[in-house]
Amino acid sequence: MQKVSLKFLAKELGLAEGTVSRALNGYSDISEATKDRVIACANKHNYKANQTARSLATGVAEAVAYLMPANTNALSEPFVSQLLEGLGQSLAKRNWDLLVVQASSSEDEAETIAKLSRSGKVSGVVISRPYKQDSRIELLQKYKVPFIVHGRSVSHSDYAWYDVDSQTAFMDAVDHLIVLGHRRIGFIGAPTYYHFAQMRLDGYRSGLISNGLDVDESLIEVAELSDDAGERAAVNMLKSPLPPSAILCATDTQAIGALSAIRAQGLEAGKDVSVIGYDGLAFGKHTNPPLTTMAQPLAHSGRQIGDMLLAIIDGGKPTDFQELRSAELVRRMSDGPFLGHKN
Amino acid sequence: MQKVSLKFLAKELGLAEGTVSRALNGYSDISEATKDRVIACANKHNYKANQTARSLATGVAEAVAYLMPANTNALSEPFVSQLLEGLGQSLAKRNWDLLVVQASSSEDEAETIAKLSRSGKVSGVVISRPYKQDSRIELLQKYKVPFIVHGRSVSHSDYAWYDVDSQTAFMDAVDHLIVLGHRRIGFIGAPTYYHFAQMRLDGYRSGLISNGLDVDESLIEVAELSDDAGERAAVNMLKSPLPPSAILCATDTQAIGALSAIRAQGLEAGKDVSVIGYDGLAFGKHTNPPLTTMAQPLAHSGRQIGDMLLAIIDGGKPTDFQELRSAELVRRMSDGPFLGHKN
DNA sequence: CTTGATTCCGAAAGCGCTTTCGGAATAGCG
DNA sequence: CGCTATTCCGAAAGCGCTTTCGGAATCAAG
Repeated sequence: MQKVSLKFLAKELGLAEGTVSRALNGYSDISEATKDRVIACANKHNYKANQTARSLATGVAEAVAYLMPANTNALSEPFVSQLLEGLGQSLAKRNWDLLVVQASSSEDEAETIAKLSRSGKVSGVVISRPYKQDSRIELLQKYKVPFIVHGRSVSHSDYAWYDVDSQTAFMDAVDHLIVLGHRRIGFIGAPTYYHFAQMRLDGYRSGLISNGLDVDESLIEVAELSDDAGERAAVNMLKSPLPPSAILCATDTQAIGALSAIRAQGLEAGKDVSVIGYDGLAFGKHTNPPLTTMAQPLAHSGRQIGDMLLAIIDGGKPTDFQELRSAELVRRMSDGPFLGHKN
Repeated sequence: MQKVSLKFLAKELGLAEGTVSRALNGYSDISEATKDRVIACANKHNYKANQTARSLATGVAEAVAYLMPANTNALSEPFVSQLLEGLGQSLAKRNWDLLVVQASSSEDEAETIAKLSRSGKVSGVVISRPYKQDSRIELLQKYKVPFIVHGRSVSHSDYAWYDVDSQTAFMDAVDHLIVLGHRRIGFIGAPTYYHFAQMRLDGYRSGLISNGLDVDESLIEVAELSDDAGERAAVNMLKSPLPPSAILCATDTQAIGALSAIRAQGLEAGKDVSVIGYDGLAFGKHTNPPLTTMAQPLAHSGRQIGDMLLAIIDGGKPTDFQELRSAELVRRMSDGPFLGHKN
């Protein structure tokens, strides 16, 4: 199996390397006849251009990087893999590649981005779950790397992003619970350095306020993005003197932890305590009880993000690519009407 | 922000490009003094070597590819992301990158591999869930690409692999159920072009036989790797005249589908019908009831696979890297003693 | 001092491809 | 038939880095 390079093809065909290259790349200054001849020969020898050399010569990497969120855990990862899959599909249309990079720490993240931008391995980057104030975004801007963020930071006017309006989603969720008769509604949030966490909390708050209710700070817990943390937070909330009759969770992962906590107290989610999550993860169908959730359009978001990034790499103005989708309530079994106070 | 290349550094330092390069790469024929000088200057200007050029010059890609399994679905993907994470960690030790590639169809898969091997973008490949007879493996061997497979095909003597002994795991699971008093044990398997599916089926069969039981083919269903398919299969099985008192499932994903089916029949999993899955996915803790499963050591398998692949790329003999781990029973609530026939 | 060994660095080739430029061959036109 | 316009291709430079090779400078030893 000898290596079949451009040089090899050129020799085989009696043409110059450059000619073969241009033929393969469809330049118009090559006659159809020789194009056909070249392509036939290339196929015959199963020629694949060396991407590395190609990248070096053209200066375009034909690949983009996805920066894995640092604190993932097994339960929240459907999120990551679905995104990855969509991204891959989008890139595949151009035959581009997807690099998945992880930064161990968050300082490391800066280093990683710096390297990524200089190393020439990728021509674009996507990041997820931005912080309120995200140094990664600043870095990416400084280095002038085309990028798109999945989510938004606080000041999100000058870059490209794709996000779901979770603030409105939480207002809707509150409305829904209030219609069901709930008045004491708890909230299990995420660390507010994540901007999405802040927005969801804000949504929760304005939901209450717009319904004429007060915000009871004792009904607000902050938890990490894991089922266990969600469970602990729910336990705390439930053992308070005046426990909520409904709990909103910033993520499905936390919500299923809350479900456990409720069961552990001998209560029944969906009857004694309503729980609503956010994300719309598929396994919510199988929790006990099945989890009611604000579902974001996860399915094609990866593809959408990929397409947007590509457009930016092609020279599109990043600010032209800001897309806000909305989430919708998927009612399963973990919410229900307020049935009076249990304790 | 001007581009800082080797040439730039060389000019800045009054040295030749080659000298700077060797200094940065720690060659011994450069004096410590100038090494320090060079490194200081590189840091000052935040120099990052262009990986593309480097790869082209050295001939090594400093990246490996993970070939995404074609038919993933949201529920089985924790599997993928955990693997990815481990792989990433392993590669990070060398500062290598991880390429995630997807092939849409399976013919496309061959094409993808061919391209991958010639394109020079990666110096190794990992694939998952091999078929009994896997053309990807043959291709990889033909092209002499270092690779490792996560799983095994039928003839797995001449390449590197990392697998979990699911055959034994299913024998153990059968033993466990028999100890619990079950005699009619059903099996929901996966399509047997997957070799793992065959091995699990074999394990189920020999488990029965070694316990002196007959294999009742009517108690064996084949389903795709999804919760819905698992549910359908379980429904079929349950409505048979002589339904099983316990069901073994080839994957956790199918098992949680089976759980749904059981509930839908008005039966209780763990009492009326025992269910045992395989994989040990984290969300099994949250199903209704929590899923008993044969857990594979998913946590660090990615890292292990990465390390093995790296060793092979370094020139290790692939056949020296074949590792078989074992799964272990994680009892949750979906299994229980045989309580007599319900119908 | 001279010689041979050492240390350290510069020069240059090359990795496999792309792309510009110019020139040979052909065609078009008067 | 001569001239310009076109078509098609070869030659060569270059992408940013690595690495071999040889030579200048330094050093030790005779």
